[in-house]
Amino acid sequence: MSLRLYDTGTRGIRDFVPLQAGRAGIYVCGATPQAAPHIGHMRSGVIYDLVYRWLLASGYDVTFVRNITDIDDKIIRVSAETGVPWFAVAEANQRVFGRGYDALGCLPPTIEPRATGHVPEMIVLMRRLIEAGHAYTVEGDVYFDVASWAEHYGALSNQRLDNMRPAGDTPNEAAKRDPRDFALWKGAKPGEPSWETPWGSGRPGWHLECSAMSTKYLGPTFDIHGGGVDLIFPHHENELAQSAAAGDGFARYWLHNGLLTVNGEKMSKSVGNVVLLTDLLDRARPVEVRYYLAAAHYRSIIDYSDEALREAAVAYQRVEGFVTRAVELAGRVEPGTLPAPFADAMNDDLGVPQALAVVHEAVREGNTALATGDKDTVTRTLGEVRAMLGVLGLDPLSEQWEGAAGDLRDVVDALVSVALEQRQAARARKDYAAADAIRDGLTAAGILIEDTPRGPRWELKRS
RNA sequence: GGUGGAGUGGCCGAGAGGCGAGGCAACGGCCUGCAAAGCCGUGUACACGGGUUCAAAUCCCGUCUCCACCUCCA
Repeated sequence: MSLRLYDTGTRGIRDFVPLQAGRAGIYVCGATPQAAPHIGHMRSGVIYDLVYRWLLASGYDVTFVRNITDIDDKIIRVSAETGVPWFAVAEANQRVFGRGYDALGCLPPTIEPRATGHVPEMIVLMRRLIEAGHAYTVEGDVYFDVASWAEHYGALSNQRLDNMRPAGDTPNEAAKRDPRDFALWKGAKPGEPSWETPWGSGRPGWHLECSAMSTKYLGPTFDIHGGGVDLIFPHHENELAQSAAAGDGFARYWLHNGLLTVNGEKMSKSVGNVVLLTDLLDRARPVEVRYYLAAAHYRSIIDYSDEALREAAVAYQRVEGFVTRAVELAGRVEPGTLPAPFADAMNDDLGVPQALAVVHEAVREGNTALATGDKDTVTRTLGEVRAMLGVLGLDPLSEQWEGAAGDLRDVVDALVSVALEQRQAARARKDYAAADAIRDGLTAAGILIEDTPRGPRWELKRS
């Protein structure tokens, strides 16, 4: 089976056939860095990282573009409220986003373009639209003329122009030809950042940058465009309108991830239920947070709770525990081949839940082999599990996650070994009170002891 | 009003006509000096009411509830 994806544009599952054989281009709407990232942003980051990794694992030469919209109304507002320059607000928050993506093991995109670095490309696109009769200038603003594109406008979000409300994206509403026209470019206001254009100075509207940047790096027609479902309208609809009206083919597949809710409601500042990435990292290790965010299907809504996060962490620890114990028996087995059911699950519109079921089944087989000392089976299952976890960015032995215990591991091991020798001696003379006292002492220090057929072993206590 | 999605066992969370995804929790067992870890076993779950079918969580009709989007959004 080869990859099939749910395409919002056609509202159905389609075989993924890239524009060029062996290559895939994907553009994802990333952050508008006006504040620190919340878990919804990070879910999106992890989901498109999974898409990226699966395309890579499938042998594609992938160009992965994740943009940064580093100028918008909110950034300007934060700047005005705090007195911090707009570019410093964007830069500081962008760094926090970047650290968040890194912490969760997201591979760096091929390129992470910024809106403000692509004003020339935006000017070219606006000129094309004006010349084609799909955009007009008025009072220093540039608007997209939806009436000139009425046949197509609404195609992505499956809505009719008649049902749409006014855009309301400018103080100059009255100047528009149609209240549903949206701003490509906003004329300069006093005290706001601006860039020069043939139509006067100003700044980008919200949607123009994504059309300009996606086609710059991926071409006028490209494979996949992704983002949250909340972006379907107006953002993606408007991107599509701009680019298609200018004559570009634009995205061939539209992917949209489900949102993350808290107590059944979308996070928002007005409801006051925003959960930040830092809140999660207080409660679980980064790799566990990644498991949590990756485990549900990308199109389903997940409702955040501390309990759900904890369950995910324990589930991951089960897998991780197998890998650790398997290495102790079989050595550091390199990732092997992916089991076919795993690949089938991933190919079926990124069926991560089913793929994780395959992981857990392999872990169970491996654990059974571990109990009987069946080294061949342990070796095989460890290779399979590492390969599967690698695709998901969850391999405990990968560079990203290994060494999380830190440089002190050898020191702790030496110290614990001394205590364990004492305990083994006590057990040998059946002085269980002494043996248990040693174990209790280690437990209190955060060291868990397990007696195995091959002798005692220890682990750091989790959560 | 328009558009889209959802309701699955104590919990999380897949599936989309027949064979009980997977995980967490619980209970019983095996193993263990006792534990831990692991393994084995234990559940008559599909919002409600009808219908189609040999067979429905899955298809059809109707109803209820919830969520998202309809120009701030990931």
